[in-house]
Amino acid sequence: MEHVREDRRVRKTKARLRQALTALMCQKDIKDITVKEITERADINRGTFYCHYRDIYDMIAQTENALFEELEEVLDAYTTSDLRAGLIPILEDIFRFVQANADFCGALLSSQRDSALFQRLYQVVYSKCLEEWGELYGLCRDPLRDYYMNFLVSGVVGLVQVWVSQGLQKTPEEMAALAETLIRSGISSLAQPAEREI
Amino acid sequence: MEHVREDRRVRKTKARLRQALTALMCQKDIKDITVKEITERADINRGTFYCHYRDIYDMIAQTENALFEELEEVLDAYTTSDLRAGLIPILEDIFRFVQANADFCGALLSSQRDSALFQRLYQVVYSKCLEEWGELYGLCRDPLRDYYMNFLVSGVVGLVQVWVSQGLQKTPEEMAALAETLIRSGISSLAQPAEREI
DNA sequence: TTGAGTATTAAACAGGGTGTTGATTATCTA
DNA sequence: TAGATAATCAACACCCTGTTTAATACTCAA
Repeated sequence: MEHVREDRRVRKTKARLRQALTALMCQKDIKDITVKEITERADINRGTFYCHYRDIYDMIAQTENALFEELEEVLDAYTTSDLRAGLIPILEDIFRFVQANADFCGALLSSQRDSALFQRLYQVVYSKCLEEWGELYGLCRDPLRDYYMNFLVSGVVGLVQVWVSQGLQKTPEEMAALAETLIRSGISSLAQPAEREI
Repeated sequence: MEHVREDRRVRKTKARLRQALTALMCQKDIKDITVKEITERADINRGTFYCHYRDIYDMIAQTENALFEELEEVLDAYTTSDLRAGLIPILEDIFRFVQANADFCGALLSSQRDSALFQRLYQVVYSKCLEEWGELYGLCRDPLRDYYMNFLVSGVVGLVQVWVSQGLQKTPEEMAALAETLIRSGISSLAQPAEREI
């Protein structure tokens, strides 16, 4: 899975394109952004764009992929017993990730939902964070499991969105604590958490 | 606010266009759908499309507007004391609305988030349903109010999404009860609900 | 430092969707 | 039925797309 480091020219080109795209995304809807616009703003030949990306949506997808690879690398470090100990640390890492990539994430998350970014974030929160944790609370065999989980995951993603749209006013640590409280008290009334068993 | 009933020809044309769009949305992403495709499938002259809509996104927006006007009409009937009595009835109406418009909503909600539909649904759940209700629980002056509310509203919208994507297996009544449980037990640990006051 | 490999450029191309127009025909409503 | 309105058809210029060519510039490893 080790990537060969890209040619310096490629890195430079992609960086400029990404910068141009991010700027344009703040101004207008993705559907109204053209390849021509991006390359002109980035001062890159239009043909070069097609050497790297099939179209704009492919470019966004690839940029997202690169970001999420980083995130997943971090989150994969968490073991089951880490999760058993509490959600705070892993939630903190997620909020820190959004903060660190605020330029790109912000453009996608703040105003428009029209990208796979939400789904990706959703997927990560689900599979890396809540799925296994939910099993600890005996939700795995519940027929309504999908509904519970979706409620909670959507809630967390929604939390990320307010946070971003309000300019990251709180720290990742505060956000993580908030999310954990909301999740736990939501779950706790449905399935008795371990510490409440007598 | 009374609308003059549209010409029968217009109604027929719009209905066919909407039908064609809905079918295409099930097959491919909105960004890949062209006006040409829609009008060919609907067997309507392409020029006629532009008599009614500026572009595809305008068409979707207008269709959504019409739907949400209906919904809001229903939900506006609820008074504060109705809400005080419980969220179940109003939540039932929301789930019934999605069910009744499953063709169009389904195409938008199931696979892709790239439309304003989510935001609209979000807005409705928020302003018509949870905002006032949250005030009853003393959340109005809480500085973290926006975060709590966003968590809950996103959770409900997420619940709608699983429901749609699983083919509306549950009844609107079951879904409403589920949503109410998740909301209430989430809120109850943050702010003491009235009935718990001694 | 050199040389082979690779990326970027510029220009041009066909192709296709867009949005608009004007004249004609069909349909509706009062 | 008559006047109004909508839909049709054909044609138009426009712009973006995606691809290709040869020439040029850059990179990295030997």
